[in-house]
Parts: sequence; C-alpha cells; structure tokens
Amino acid sequence: MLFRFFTEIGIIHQLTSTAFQRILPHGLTGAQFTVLNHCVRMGDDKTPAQLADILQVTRGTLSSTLARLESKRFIRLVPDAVDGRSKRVLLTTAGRKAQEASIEAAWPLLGRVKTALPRREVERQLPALEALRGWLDKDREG
Amino acid sequence: MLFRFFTEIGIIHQLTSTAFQRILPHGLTGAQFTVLNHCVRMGDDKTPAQLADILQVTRGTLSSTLARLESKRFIRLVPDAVDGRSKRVLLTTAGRKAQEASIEAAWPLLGRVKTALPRREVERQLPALEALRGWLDKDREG
DNA sequence: TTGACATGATTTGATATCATATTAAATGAT
DNA sequence: ATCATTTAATATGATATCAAATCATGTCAA
Repeated sequence: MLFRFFTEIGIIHQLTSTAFQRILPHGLTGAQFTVLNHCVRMGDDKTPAQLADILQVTRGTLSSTLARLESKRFIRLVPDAVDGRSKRVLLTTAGRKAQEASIEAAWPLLGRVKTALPRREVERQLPALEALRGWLDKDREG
Repeated sequence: MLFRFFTEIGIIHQLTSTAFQRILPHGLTGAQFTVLNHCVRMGDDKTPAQLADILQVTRGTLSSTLARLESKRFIRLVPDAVDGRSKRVLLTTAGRKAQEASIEAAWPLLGRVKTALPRREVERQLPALEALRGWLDKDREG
C-alpha cells in the first residue's frame, strides 16, 4: 500500500519531468531550470551550499549543474567577499529571460494537465504532500 | 500551485528513492530492485519491451538495467522461441532471494514513514495519484 | 601559534535516464 | 522474390545524481 504510493509518486515524477524537459528552451534541463526558477522567485546571491540544501540535492550534483548554467551564461559564480571558501550564485539577465521563456513554453503542457487535475484536487492534496516532504527532510538528517 | 504540486512530488521521490537505495542489499539500485520486484509479484518471462512499457522507462534504459542484473546473476535473458528479434527475462533463484532480502531490509524505513503517513492518508490520496498517472501515460502517447 | 577539526566547493566513479542511431529480424506490398 | 517499413534490442552521448575523496580555507583549543 505504502509501496504502491511511492511507486506512483516515482512514475508521476518520471513522466512529468521528462515531458517538461522536452518543452524547455535553450537546451535547459529540469535541474537547470529549477536553479534559475529559484533564483528568480526567491532571489539570487546564495552560496552553492545553501542552494543545494534548499533544492535537496548534494553539493556535488549542484556543482555540476551550476557549471553548466555558467557555461550558458545564465548565472555567474563570484567569490564571496568575506569567506574565501565560498561563492555566490548570481542570475544574469539572460538567465532571467531563459526562466521567463521556460514558463512561457510550459503553458500548453500545464493547461493540458489542469484538465486531468483540477485546482480543488491539488488544493486537497498539497498540504499532505508538503507535510510528508518536511518529515522526510527531517528524517534524512536525524 | 500546480507547479508547487509537481515540485513536491519531485522532492518526495528524490528523498525516498535515495533513502531506499541506501538500505538495499547486494549493491542493488532502485531501478534494479524495481525489475526484480515486478518479476516476483507479477511474474517473469516478459520481453524487455513489455517490461519497459510497464515500468515506464525507455527500452534503452531498461536494456542497461537488465545487463547489470544479468551480470549479478539475478536474471537471465534467453532468446524468444518464436520471434528471433526478441528475448525473455527470467528471474533466477538468487534474484528472488535478493528481492526478498530487499523487502526485509526496507522494513525499518517503511515503519518510520508510516508514523508520518498513516494508512488512511495513503488511502485518501492513492486513487487520485493513480488516476493522474494513468492520464499522464495516455497524454504521453497521444 | 599551531595542529586538529570543520566547512565550502569540486572531482571522480558508478548508475540511471533520455534521445538518437544502429543492427537484426519480421512483415507487407508490389 | 525483393524492397521498404516496422519492431526488438542494443549502443552512444549527454546530463543528473549520489557517495566518497580531495583540496582549500576557516575556526578553535591547547
């Protein structure tokens, strides 16, 4: 039962993330978009370590994603002024535009999904998912 | 809102699949376990193409997972008797034991998760997730 | 002050995954 | 019968991901 639940979650993630990836512009991947999107919506100027914690990936993984975004000139990695070990992730104008173009491109896909998943259904499920995510995050550390 | 929903799904999948992977025996990965588990529960003797459709991965992806399982002697790939292009995936005794050992090893993890996600909550959510998965699968093809 | 430990970023090695290309075998039309 | 198309499996190249290792810098205690 519980197993079935997580299997469904896994397949839904699989299907949606590859569908989403196919429509992204500039050869962006889902992971790359996630970074850009966070910077646009929650602000940039965070360290890679902070970003990795927020996005729930390892620092090594994020390091490689940041390198690809930097080579596309969508972010810049600048040394931190006070801590010599640290860096800061800054969104470029091109990066902001790429995020906007991605949202734009996702419209048709989101529209289709809405027909299968009405707003009230999302509202019904989201709190439980958020709670579960929070618990899993805590359990992982403890 | 819809975006948030899929973000939560993605992170939950991320966290649970790596936690699960850490407890798996024999260096099994989640993808490898998924194949063994399907063979045990739904029967083996399917072709790679059938299995790929069921598990919602591409044939190329499954091909590589099957190669690893075969090198661990957990499955055998035998030529199909009637169709010269095709093969059959057969579970070995060692493969069946590995699936059992995996289930065994997952008990503590599942127990912990149950405290955060009671059975009635799963029952409440599962139908909607299954419906969504079915819809996504259809949409992907059409 | 210096040596031990902690922290930030990166690198490496393994696996998963997709898209695309390739090869082999079956099927179908002419 | 032969050629074109379809289908099965595999191979290739790119990216994501984790775990573990490495390297540089910072911090703290003796």
